[in-house]
Amino acid sequence: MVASIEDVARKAGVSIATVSRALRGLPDVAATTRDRVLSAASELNYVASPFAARLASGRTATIGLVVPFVNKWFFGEVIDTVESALRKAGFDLLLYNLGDADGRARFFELMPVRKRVDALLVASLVLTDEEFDQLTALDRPVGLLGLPRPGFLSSRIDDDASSRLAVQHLVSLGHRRIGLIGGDADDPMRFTPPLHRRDGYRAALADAGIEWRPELEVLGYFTPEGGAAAAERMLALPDPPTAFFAESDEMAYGALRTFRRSGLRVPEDVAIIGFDDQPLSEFFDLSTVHQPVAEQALDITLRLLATITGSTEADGGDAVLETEVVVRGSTDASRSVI
Amino acid sequence: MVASIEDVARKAGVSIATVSRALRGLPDVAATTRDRVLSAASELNYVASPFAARLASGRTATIGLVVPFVNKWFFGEVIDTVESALRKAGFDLLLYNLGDADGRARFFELMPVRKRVDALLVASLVLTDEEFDQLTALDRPVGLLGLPRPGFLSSRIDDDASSRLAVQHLVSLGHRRIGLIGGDADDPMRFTPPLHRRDGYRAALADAGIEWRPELEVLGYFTPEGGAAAAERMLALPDPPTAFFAESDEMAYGALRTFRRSGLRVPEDVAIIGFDDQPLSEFFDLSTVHQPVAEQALDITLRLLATITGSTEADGGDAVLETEVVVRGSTDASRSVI
DNA sequence: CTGTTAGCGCTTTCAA
DNA sequence: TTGAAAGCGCTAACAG
Repeated sequence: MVASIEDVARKAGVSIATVSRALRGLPDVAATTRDRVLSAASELNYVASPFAARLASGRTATIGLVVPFVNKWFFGEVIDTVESALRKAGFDLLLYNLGDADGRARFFELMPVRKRVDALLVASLVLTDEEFDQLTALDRPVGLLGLPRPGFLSSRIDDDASSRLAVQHLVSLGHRRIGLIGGDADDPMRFTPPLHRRDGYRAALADAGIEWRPELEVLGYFTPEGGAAAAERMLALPDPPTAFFAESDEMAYGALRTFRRSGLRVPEDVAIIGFDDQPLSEFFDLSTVHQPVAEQALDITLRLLATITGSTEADGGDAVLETEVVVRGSTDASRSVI
Repeated sequence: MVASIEDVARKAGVSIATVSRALRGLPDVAATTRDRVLSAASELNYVASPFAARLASGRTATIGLVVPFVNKWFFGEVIDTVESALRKAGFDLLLYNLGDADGRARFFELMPVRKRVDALLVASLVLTDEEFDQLTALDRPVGLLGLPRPGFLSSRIDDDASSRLAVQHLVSLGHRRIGLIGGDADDPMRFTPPLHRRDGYRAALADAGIEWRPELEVLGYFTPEGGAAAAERMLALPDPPTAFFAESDEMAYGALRTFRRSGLRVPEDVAIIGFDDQPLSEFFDLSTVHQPVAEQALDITLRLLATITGSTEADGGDAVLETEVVVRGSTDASRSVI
């Protein structure tokens, strides 16, 4: 059968306490003793039972990651990054996918992470005060991806300022009628981008002295289909936009199809800039705002780990990472690679 | 502080054993007792410590999911489906992302799932005999997604037959020079599709009495960039293909861009069919092979759960789910929606 | 139907 | 530097 700590102790001729110490690399174990334990353990192909260790120590060596969706590019990147950082640190990842409003409600009602994680990482959710209270009640460090909150660690970009730059790019090209293909800021799954990216759009218009027109803000629901429909609707206006800002690349892909169907040349007849810089975007020659997704995820994960392990000056607070407008052929013909 | 089973027992005026039984819904608990326990538990906001329960019972209520990548559409769907099925069944999901050849080697060397899962689900990996041995040594039920193996549960599609149908579709349209944009069957991360999809392609050619030409099989590495380059290379041949079969939709997206750049009309000048039927494909009017990803993932997850819980006739063995050729505008102009 | 009790396999004092 | 022993918070016989 599978070996227990007692088997190792017997084989090494020491007590189980010593085995425990040696295997965890604690100090105050004689080098020779440690070697004896290590080789006994490896001969027996021993690994400690994580559950026994967790029960005894009170540490779970597990971090919960809460995402609203898993099969969107952004969250795929996040999961990928967090998983590998945790693995490297010897931590397990417990994934919670909210999926929809029901799943979200259930999560915050039951708090299934209770008693099973050392810390929690919440990605891109605009939380209500009640939800924040639930998180606080966990009495565990909580990291936030995408928005700051006093008392929580966070890592994010400045969606507002970044969107502003994107729209300013369009303005600098001479565009005055600029449509917004947005997310729903009031969606029950409320996640962070829609709110601030819309604000940035409006601010950029104001900066440029361009009148804000409500009919130039259409929901695209963060899907290509939605983006296509939104573009279609705005192109049908008597005075259609000459340029679009899409709050996500995926919506921009949809808009691009609409342009193609309408026989419009990009960027001559209509320009578009997205947000995210997904890999596919370079490919579709889409101008966009590059955001460092893996970097954000890694930053918050490492700081969360530092907080847990109480390592030197755990760097609390809010980190804001840089974004960059990436100009490609969808706004600037001279950059076109198609 | 956070309540333990003893607090609940005291409050309900029963023993901890009774609390345990009542909370887990075991039979042989008087209804009134159960109610008393339940309300005591909810008043104290009690949840059992999973680690204590796992240590005592030997069951981990956790399933490990091993994927080669997380940020590809297919695996996103898989993770999504498995997570929600497990959550519903009260199980935790422990995610292992291999990432690259090193990660794969490390996983199979250390077997970090040992002592922490009741069962393992391995997605889309072509495993070596040694790797299978490692899995067997776990002495836990193992489910395979994408390939069968005696002694393991599996759920999959028939990649070979499905690819054959895809290529037959091209043949039925009159194409005789058909290029294959494939994955690398010898890639160190070897995952299942490349092997069998190529076989299907070759079989379809043979069926149709079309001579197999090695220069019409080019690697696209399962990326859009790769697909674009592969298409480019074949179009440069003296006698270029009039149609392509891409082993994944993503590679087909790349090829479509190559066609557009080359000024070729689709499907008049060149036709293409992909594989997977990702959501974006309907959108790009790409003919493809639809495969039921969520269904496969759900099927294997439920059967694995049934095996663990020893529920009635756990349905072992290999399940092969249906695929379907979806004809869109990239092969048949009459279906075009663009 | 309920309570008592002996673990589950570790970690962590405390002494030596 | 090491060992003995007391838990960690549950589950699972077993007895009643």
